[in-house]
Amino acid sequence: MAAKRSGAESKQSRRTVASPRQGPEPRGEAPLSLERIVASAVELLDAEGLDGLKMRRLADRLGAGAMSLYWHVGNKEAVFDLALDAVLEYRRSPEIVAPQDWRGEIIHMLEDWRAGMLRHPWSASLLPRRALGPNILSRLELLGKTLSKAGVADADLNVAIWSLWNYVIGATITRANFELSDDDRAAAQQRLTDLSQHYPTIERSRLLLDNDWDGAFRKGLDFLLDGLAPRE
Amino acid sequence: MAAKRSGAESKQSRRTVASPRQGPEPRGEAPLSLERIVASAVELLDAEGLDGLKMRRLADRLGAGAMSLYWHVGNKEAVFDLALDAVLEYRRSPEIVAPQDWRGEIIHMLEDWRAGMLRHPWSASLLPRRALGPNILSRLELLGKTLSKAGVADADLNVAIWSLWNYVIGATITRANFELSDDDRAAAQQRLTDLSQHYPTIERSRLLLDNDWDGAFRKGLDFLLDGLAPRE
DNA sequence: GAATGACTCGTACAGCGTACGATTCAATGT
DNA sequence: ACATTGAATCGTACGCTGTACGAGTCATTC
Repeated sequence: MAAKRSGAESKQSRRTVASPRQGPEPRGEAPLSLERIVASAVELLDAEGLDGLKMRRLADRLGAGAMSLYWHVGNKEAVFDLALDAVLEYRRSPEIVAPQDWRGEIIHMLEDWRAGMLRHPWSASLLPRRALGPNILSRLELLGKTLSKAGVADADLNVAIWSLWNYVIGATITRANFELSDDDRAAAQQRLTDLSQHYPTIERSRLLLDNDWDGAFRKGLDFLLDGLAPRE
Repeated sequence: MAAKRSGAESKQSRRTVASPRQGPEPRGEAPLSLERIVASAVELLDAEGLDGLKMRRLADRLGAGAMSLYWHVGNKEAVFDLALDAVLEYRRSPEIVAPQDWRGEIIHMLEDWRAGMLRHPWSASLLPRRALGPNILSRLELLGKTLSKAGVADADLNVAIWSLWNYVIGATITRANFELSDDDRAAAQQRLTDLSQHYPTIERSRLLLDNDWDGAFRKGLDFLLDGLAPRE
């Protein structure tokens, strides 16, 4: 589903093959490059969050003037796109997985996906608003192929893919944004207890105190997979 | 799970009981009030999206000075919180639903939830970052109660609730942000076709051309509910 | 009629993304 | 040897943002 608005092109549509460049940096500063910019943006996003990424601060980190970035990136939106794509790469598990273990393969890929995004929590909020880059498409392709092998009917394939997508996206965004201190969580549950005549069920189940996010993700995924392709 | 940062308090912690106020508006302008501000903010968000909400523009719409808003709302974050909460109310279907039709009840509530957010597409992106307001908690309570009645074990209840939450949030955010023109969609699929040696499965299933979002939401929900509480 | 408090708003400021143009330097053509 | 070009950098400036601050306007209460 491509880009909604994927950020303008930079002026250099093809990078020069790059002469080694020995000259003009007076200190030990490396020259500016797309790669350095993206790497630095990811660091900055990890450290300061979505709102913390400012063009001036990014340039400062790189020892460059703010406007120098615009030679390489077009605009700030493009920085987000590039940082997101840089973070979503998937390398299939190196050890040979039993080829008929479709369930294990899916679970591994989706857990890796979620873990990767949680390592960079800004990425989860960013993902749905952006283009489907090659790394995402690869994951969707692997998902579709594996589900198909597992016996999901062609007519149900898209629904199955989007269901798993929805689940992963929803779980990860929620997890990334509900990172609360124990105090916050206790206070929230206390508030619930105070209002327990309004919310008796979720108060009793201690919904807001349940801290096992990883386990809950896995269990819910199992339920969904059970629905999509019942175990024999 | 309460507020992460729910926006500062306004100066008026309790509203005055309000004398009818006949005096000072020279034109037919109603006096400023929290209600008017929130209603106007929702309109503005619907019309211009998340980035379109500016304090000055909001004030203009209300025929007020920009700084007048700050008597009522604390800061801009609070406007977002209030607008979100205003949009997420749930009124259970008025006609009496067959009390043992737990599946119908859940589907109705979740489809209504999704539909409500899609009527205000900014709300979906906003929801996960915000506090759980009373309207959300009510929906979670109804969910938990109904699932419990349907026979979901207490030990699985939280997982079931969060799974459905994840699914709804993920589906709605995706839907709200992938609102593309037909041209965009065709271009995206074309790009896929060009690369079909890389993505044969999702190209063949026409993943990006499938336009039946409502149907896909419903079918995926059915799969998930099958997994959570197998039909007898 | 003085005091209080609810409410409004003009001005000002720091910080943002980025348009524009000047500048520097290496590579190239002659 | 010199001029031209184009890649890359950056200083300055502009319009726009959220909001701090303080002065203003009323209605209500003593």
